[in-house]
Formats: sequence, structure tokens, C-alpha cells
Amino acid sequence: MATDSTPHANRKVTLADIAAGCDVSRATVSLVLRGSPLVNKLTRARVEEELRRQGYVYNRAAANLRRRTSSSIALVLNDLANPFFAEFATGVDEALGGSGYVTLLGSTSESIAREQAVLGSLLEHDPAGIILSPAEGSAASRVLAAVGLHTPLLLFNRELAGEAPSSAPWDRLMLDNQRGARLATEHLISLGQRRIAFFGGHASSSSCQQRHAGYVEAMQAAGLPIEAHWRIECAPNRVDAAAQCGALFFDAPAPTAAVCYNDAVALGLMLGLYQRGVRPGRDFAVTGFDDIAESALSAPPLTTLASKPRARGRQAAELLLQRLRDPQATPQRTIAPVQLVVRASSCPPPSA
Amino acid sequence: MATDSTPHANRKVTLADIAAGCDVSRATVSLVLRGSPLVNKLTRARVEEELRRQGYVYNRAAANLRRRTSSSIALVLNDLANPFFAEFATGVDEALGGSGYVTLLGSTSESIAREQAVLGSLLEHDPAGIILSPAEGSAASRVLAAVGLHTPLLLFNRELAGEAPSSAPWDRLMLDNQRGARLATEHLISLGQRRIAFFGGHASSSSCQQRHAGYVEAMQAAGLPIEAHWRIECAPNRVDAAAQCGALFFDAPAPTAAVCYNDAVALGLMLGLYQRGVRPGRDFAVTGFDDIAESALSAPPLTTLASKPRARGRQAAELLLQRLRDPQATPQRTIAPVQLVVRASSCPPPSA
DNA sequence: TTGCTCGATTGGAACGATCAAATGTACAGG
DNA sequence: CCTGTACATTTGATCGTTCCAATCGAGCAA
Repeated sequence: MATDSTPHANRKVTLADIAAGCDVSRATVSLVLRGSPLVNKLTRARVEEELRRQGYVYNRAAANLRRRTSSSIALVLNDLANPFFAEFATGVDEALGGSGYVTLLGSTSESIAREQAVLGSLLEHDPAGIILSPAEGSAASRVLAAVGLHTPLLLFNRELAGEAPSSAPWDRLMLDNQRGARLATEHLISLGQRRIAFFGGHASSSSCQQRHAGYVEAMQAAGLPIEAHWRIECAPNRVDAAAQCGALFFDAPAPTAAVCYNDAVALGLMLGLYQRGVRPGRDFAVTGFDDIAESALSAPPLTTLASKPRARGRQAAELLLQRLRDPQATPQRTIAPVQLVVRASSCPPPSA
Repeated sequence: MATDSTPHANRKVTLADIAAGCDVSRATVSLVLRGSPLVNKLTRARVEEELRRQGYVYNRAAANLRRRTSSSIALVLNDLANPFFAEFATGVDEALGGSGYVTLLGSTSESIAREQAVLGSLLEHDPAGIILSPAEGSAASRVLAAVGLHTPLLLFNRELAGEAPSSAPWDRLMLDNQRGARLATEHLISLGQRRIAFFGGHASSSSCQQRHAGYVEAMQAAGLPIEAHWRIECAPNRVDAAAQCGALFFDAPAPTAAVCYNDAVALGLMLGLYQRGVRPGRDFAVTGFDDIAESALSAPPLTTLASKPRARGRQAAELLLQRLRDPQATPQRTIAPVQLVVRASSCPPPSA
């Protein structure tokens, strides 16, 4: 049978066990753990030896309870399976880990009901703050009801529906959607393009609206007309984009270029073009948004807007940590710049 | 100034506040929260009203402390940015959420040092169990030292290096790498291919070894020779695969088909082939492994092995929950089947 | 001697929940 | 009138940690 001081597989080792093991009080052991200068060198050594011997592991939950602190951040994403958000999550986790926080993950799969459930469940674990990329159509009032005013929340990527501006003083980190789409459109115009469509995305989503606004802005600034049938909606994925490709050519005048909602849509559109015998990058110009990994490697490589999702993740974490340090500061709205990356998918119109 | 019973933004609402608010004891409130049949209908209604009024949120950490339970699972991944693992994580979170657990996320970016740090940090939050997809080269002894024997661990996707079989009774969930590669190879052989290469991956990784073994098995069973220069190593990503493409054709006899380590490698190889004027799916057959989203949409669509990462995530969660229910059961090694998905990238050899 | 500071340590009450055992009613039957 | 029992509620201890105030011996000045 095991002696009383042998590392025991059954029960978890606590401060009290260590204290008993080397004849000091729990308080002293606690001081050692936190590296207090108060404790004598000799006893510190004894305690540390005992910690090692018994295989002690710190119970942060108990400490957090006593200190009324928290060491976790909730990360709630509308679509973790999307590489963009996966990269984002990686960035968040990197930055949080570096600051001693742990990431509580929640994935909502674009379901508002799941978002409510996930927020509720994560809140019970008392996160110090929340990073939320809302599901499509998620309403400010519901989020407020679930989260309350006590836990700081950083909104990423999308606005909430029906926001009452003053009620919920949330920080925001958004991409510069409008400027990005404007840059892409201006780039196409500078290549001589005049008949440019805006392709893909749900018109109801805030990011799609912003990108479309940037497109309109550039077209108008250049004095170019916009035809109604140059705006095609589709789900933001490759499959649906490929299927909707034909809609671009139903009516005259047909466009010779398209600014796409995002890279997934652009890649799908290029696939659809190929299937109709139209060669993207030669007969028809295409731009995307996001600069996901595949875009550099597609045929032709895709002209797009780099949003650096991992850096955005780190930035989101930083912004939230900032807020935790200074809860009273006025809410921040941060717009992350995007960079135009020119590749072979954008070309002059065939006539030129 | 606020009355004493007004929902207060400052301090968090506790059981005691509710109890005081409707003149019952904390214990009664606790019983209400947990839906105990013991409590009277009338008082239950009063308490529930008060809970709502004060905006109470349950503190699971405190409950877990008292009950010596845990309601979180740690998910530690070697590469969350990889769509395969992002899908896996989504599946895990889905299944855990359904069982009332919360996911503690840790991403190691293939760094053994970060893996150690992440495991240490997550353990302090006392997870009920751990799902670990280890970083490349991660050693069993180090993982054991970090995790101990107290917390159940499920190993996913990779074996640990230098495992002493008896010491750590961990459950495992692995893909059927060997059988998958064998199926792909047999498929190519059945199309008439005879000179088949094995392309990509690090020969040191266990999954690469298993896939290679499946390839060898099929070749030998068919009585086909294997040339030494038909085995090309490269990092498991598109860029390196494209760069290594030429190595296939340095020496005669050149292969007319390749079984690739995974889809990323296969897509990269197809790109490299195009650049040399070789048309994959016509002049040269290619197969992948994983069935990531792009594979169905590449040109040509990729023949590959579907591993259903999201389903694997759910399965991993299920296996771990199973283990929590029955800690004494003997360790399970589960091999998840993979399915051959035949698409246009696999073809007969040009001569046939 | 007393008084005082200084460094090192400690006991006991928290944190917010749960649990086991005790308490208080009300009502039945003997 | 007493006992038993079913229900409804409470009391006080407890989980593993931290905080606060108290303690204690030693050194040193007056």
C-alpha cells in the first residue's frame, strides 16, 4: 500500500496537501506559488520541492472564485469551418494565450438559436470578455439580453441587426469593406474595364452592403453606369457562385468584369466561367475579397483584398484586453485596413 | 440612487441575493435552479420571478468546485488554421455543447514547446478530459508529464513519439490511413496503371508511414515493382508540392500516376503538372487524402479519400464522454474508416 | 526592563455554490 | 395524546484558493 506522502492517483492534490507535506500553512504555500518576496528562501525551496514531489496542479477556478477574477475569454464564431474564421481563431488564441487567458470556444453555424444557447452556456463560465462574430441576422436586443452589460463584448466582422446605438456600448472590429471594394473596382476601371458587375453575397448582410457601396462609389466617381442586372445575389460559397454564373449573361449589355463578394464566390465564379467557355483573366476579369490561401494558387491566381485574418484575431484579442484594463473608456470602433493584391485574374476588357 | 433590490450593474448577482430578495434560504434557490421536485410550486414561482428580475446568471465554476466536477473539455490542436482541423473542431464543439460541456481551445501551431505550455495552462482550468491532436514529434513522456494520469486524454490523428505502451492508458481515434492509401492504389491499378508513385508528406510522421504502407501493400499484392525514385517527400502543403513536382520525372521509368499524401499535396502536384504541360486526369492520374472542400471543385475534380472531419470531431467527443462515464474501462483504439471518392483526376495511363 | 520595528508565518473568514442532516409543519392512525 | 411520515425548508460545513489581521521571534534603541 502507498505511503501517505506518495503521489496519489485518486484524489487531486491541493494546497493543503502540500502544506501538510512540509509543515507550513496553506497561506505560505499560496505565497510561494505566486512568487511573493515575503517568503524565506529556505522554506520556498522546501515548498517547491514538495510541489514537484506531489505533482501539484493549480486550481485556477478556485482562485478565480476567491479573487473575483476570471482568466478566460469566450470566442463565439458564426462559422469556424470557414478558413477565414479558423485563421482568426488561431490569432485570437495566440494573443490570449500570451496574456494568460484561455479561450472558451463556441461555434454557432450561422444559427441564431445556437448563438443564444452558446452565449448562455459560456456566460455561466464567467468569461472576462467575449469576442463575437454574430450569426447572420442576429439582433442586438437578443444579444444584449443574453450577455447583459456586465461582460465586455467585442463585435467582429458584422454589425448586429436593429441596433439601438446607445444601449449597448460594445467595441467593434470591422474590416474596411467599403474601401476594399472601391479599391478593387478602381483597379478594374484603371485597366480599362467599363461594364463591371457586383457578384455574390446576401444583400441583407452588412458586409455585403458595405462592399456594394464601395463598388457603387467607384463606378459613380468614374462616371460609369450601373445596370440593375449586374448585381447578382448568391450564398457566399463556391458551389452556389458557380451555379449563378449564367445570370451575368442573361441580359445585354453583358459585363466584362465582376467584383465578387469574397474569394469563395470569386473562385466559384471562375469555375462557372470556365464551364461556359469564358476564360477568367483573359476574357473576363474577376476580383475577390479575403485573400484566403487558395487564392494565390488558383488558375488564374486571384486578384483580391488581403484582410489578414490571423492578424485580425490577434488585434481583436488585444482590443478586448485593452477594454478589460480600462472598462470605463469610451467604446472603440476599429476599422482594419485591407490591401489590394493584384494577380492574374484581373485583366483589361477583351476589346481593349 | 438605486433601491436595494434594483438590478445592479456593478456587482454580480448571487444565490444569496435572490434568497434575500424573496425571503427564502440559499438552499431553496439552489433547489429551484436545479429543478428539484422538493420545492413548493408557489415558492418556486416566486423564486423564478426574482431570478428573472435580478438578472441572475449561474456560476458554474463555484458549483463545480463544490461538487468536484468539471464541465469543460480541452481541445488541443496542432493546426487550427488547417480546414481539416477547423472542421474537426466544429464537430467536437457541436457534440460537447449538446452534452452541456464547454470547449477550452488550444492551438499549438505544430510547436512542441507551445503544446506543453498550452496543456499546462488548460489543465489549471480542470477540464474533465482532453482531446489532443499532437504536434509533430511530440513525445509520449512529455505529454504524460504535463497531463498526468488523472485527466482522461483522447489522442486524435497522430501517434506520439516513443510511446511506452503500458504507462499511459490513452484512448485513440485514428484514421484508417493504411487501408485508405491501399484503396486509392488499388483503384489506380484497376484503371490499368502500373507505374505509380507515392508523393508528399514527411516520412517521419506516423500517418505518412501508414499511408505509404498501404500503397506498398497494394503494389505488392498486384505484383507491381516500386522504384526508389517514386517516393518523393515534401511538406504537406500546396506550395511545396508544386515545387517538388519535377522530381517525379528525373529518372526513368517515369510514373504515370501518383498516390498523394493528402489533398493539399495533390492539388499542388496538379498545379505543378500543368506548369510542365502534363494534364492531370488525362496524361497523369492523381489521388489525394482527406476530401477537403476544394477537392470537389478543382480542375479536374480530385479522386480522394473522404475522412469526414466534422463527423470525426463528433466521434472524438463521443468517445471522450464515454470514457468519462466509465473511467475504468480498458483503453479503446478506434480506427475511423475512410471512403474512396472517385472523381476525374484518376484515369488510365496514356498508353492504354 | 520595555517598546518598537521588521521579516516570516499563520488562522480564519471569505468567494458562490452544494450537500447532508436537521428542523418544522401538517395530518394520519393507534 | 403520542408517534410516524411525508413534504418543505433551513442550517452549517465544505470545495480549493486568497485576503486580512494577527502573531511571533529576533534585533535593536532607549
